[in-house]
Amino acid sequence: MDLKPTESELEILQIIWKKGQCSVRDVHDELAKSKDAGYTTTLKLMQIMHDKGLVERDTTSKTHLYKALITREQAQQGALDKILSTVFKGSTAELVIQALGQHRASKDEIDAIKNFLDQFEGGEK
Amino acid sequence: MDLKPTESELEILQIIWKKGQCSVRDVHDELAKSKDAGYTTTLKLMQIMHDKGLVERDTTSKTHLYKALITREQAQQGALDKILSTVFKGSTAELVIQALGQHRASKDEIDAIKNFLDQFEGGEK
DNA sequence: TTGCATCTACGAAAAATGTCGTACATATTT
DNA sequence: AAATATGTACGACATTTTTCGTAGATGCAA
Repeated sequence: MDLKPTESELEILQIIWKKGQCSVRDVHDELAKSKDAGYTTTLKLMQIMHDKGLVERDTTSKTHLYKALITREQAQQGALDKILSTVFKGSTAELVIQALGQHRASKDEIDAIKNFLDQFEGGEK
Repeated sequence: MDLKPTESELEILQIIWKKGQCSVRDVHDELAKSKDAGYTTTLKLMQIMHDKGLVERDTTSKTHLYKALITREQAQQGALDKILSTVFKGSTAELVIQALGQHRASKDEIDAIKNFLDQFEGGEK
């Protein structure tokens, strides 16, 4: 099992994660807002995702319903691991600082992160 | 100008960033430690990178010397932007927390991040 | 200067991804 | 029931990315 979604598959997963469960039509309509590909393209992609084991589907009715078999967290972790090794020399701290530096986080976000840091500071080392 | 390196190009850029300036041979030898591709493959890739404007090269001597034209920071930012939009719903805080949660940062790293946060907390909102 | 190692150039194939058309089945509407 | 709309299946093609072989130039050692 590969478990590493491609770029397009990730776009589709995003929609499935948001809606929880959806038909090809659901996904395609949502996708159409930002992209411009045919319906059968989306269908085919979702079939491939099914072959790969990224999604499961309920085929009892004519319109099949898809659910994600990979969680958003898993995909997030995979994406982080990849860029950590390819551009951040494995340094989490560098990644975090770079992320915070550019994308002006709001005060709330900053506080959330601080709390998070405090929370497991005592834990080790 | 595209400025968005592919996966393989990123592997090569990493090496160039580390060494500062290198020949195809330099890159290929380093690459060979983790990968298994022919010399001309590396050469071709680097030539393509040159066409794309990702690197510049000095061709005065027989062995050409390559330098990066894109900084590691730029590539980092590009990578972050991409995964922010594809898997993190645009939430920097979520990204940071996920990054810190998994990869046990050391106390020093945590402190570095805290300092960083403090430093620009006063600045806005 | 002959032979060998090392280099670049570059076309072409392989592999991975993304796109679409067509065929055909099943609903829904009139 | 016929026409229309909507759905799946799937082969084939397009594009992008990666890999490699071959040719020819240049440097170097015997």
